Amino acid sequence: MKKMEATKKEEIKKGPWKAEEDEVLINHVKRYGPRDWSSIRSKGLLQRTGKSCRLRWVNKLRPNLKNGCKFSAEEEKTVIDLQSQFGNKWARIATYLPGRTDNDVKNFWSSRLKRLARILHNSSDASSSSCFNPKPNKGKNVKPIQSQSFGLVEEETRASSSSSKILDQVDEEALIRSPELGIKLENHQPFTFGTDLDDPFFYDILGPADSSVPLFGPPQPFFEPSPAPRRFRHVSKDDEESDVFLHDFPADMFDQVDDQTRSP
DNA sequence: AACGAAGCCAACCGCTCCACG
DNA sequence: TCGTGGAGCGGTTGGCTTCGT
Repeated sequence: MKKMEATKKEEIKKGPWKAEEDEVLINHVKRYGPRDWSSIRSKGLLQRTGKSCRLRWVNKLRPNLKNGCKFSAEEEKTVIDLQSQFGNKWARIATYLPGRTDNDVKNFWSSRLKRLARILHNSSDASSSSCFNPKPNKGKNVKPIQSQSFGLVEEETRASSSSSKILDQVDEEALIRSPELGIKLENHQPFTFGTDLDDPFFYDILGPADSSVPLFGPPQPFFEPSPAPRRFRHVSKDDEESDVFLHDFPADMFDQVDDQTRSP
């Protein structure tokens, strides 16, 4: 019996998907729709777990995905705005970005955080006046950041486990030197923009890496969110803002951001 | 040209939620 | 009402690519 289970386990395939597997998966979805993932394996169509199949479909095979396409400035700003609203609710944020998956958003965000951590680290290593004149990153042409951002980043990076891991690499002194933002944030709360939208370098860090397009356009989602994922359709104790999210959004959600962007 | 650092992305893992028997 | 399996989500990891020295 154990041997059988072991054999069964061995049959589960992992790693990169082949074109043939994709084809099988696509055919299955064509026939049955994007559900019954586990039946794909039970029918012997693929030696992949249902979970794996679903992930592959959602992230790569789904129609209208913007695969291999960089985040536009507008998309990036949307992510930043929505992250400030919802925190690390990537699936929710992704509903505002057609063609983007939660994985995309997540990768985008963690990428930015990493970069930020590195910048902070480097700036703290730099000479005493430091934050305001961080040395250019070795090799990479990184613009200086103003110290306002540090406070923001400190709070934000503490808000999630992965972020705090990144923060471990950051010289605490650099953070201590940062002026208070005057925004009280608690753990696991999304950060608010505070004064940081005034920071001309803000989007250089959390925003586009290479975009020259101004980011301060109309601060609203550029389309309606897709239907809320199943998970968001019910109201749970810790998700009660879902209703607010679904019904009150997006009429005034960006007022704060708007004000920030308009102020000199 | 070689090397290392950083960026990017696909995929896996563990956990939670929900539907259903 | 409770247990279970499937689905979905967020976090993490590892490999490949790009870029600068």
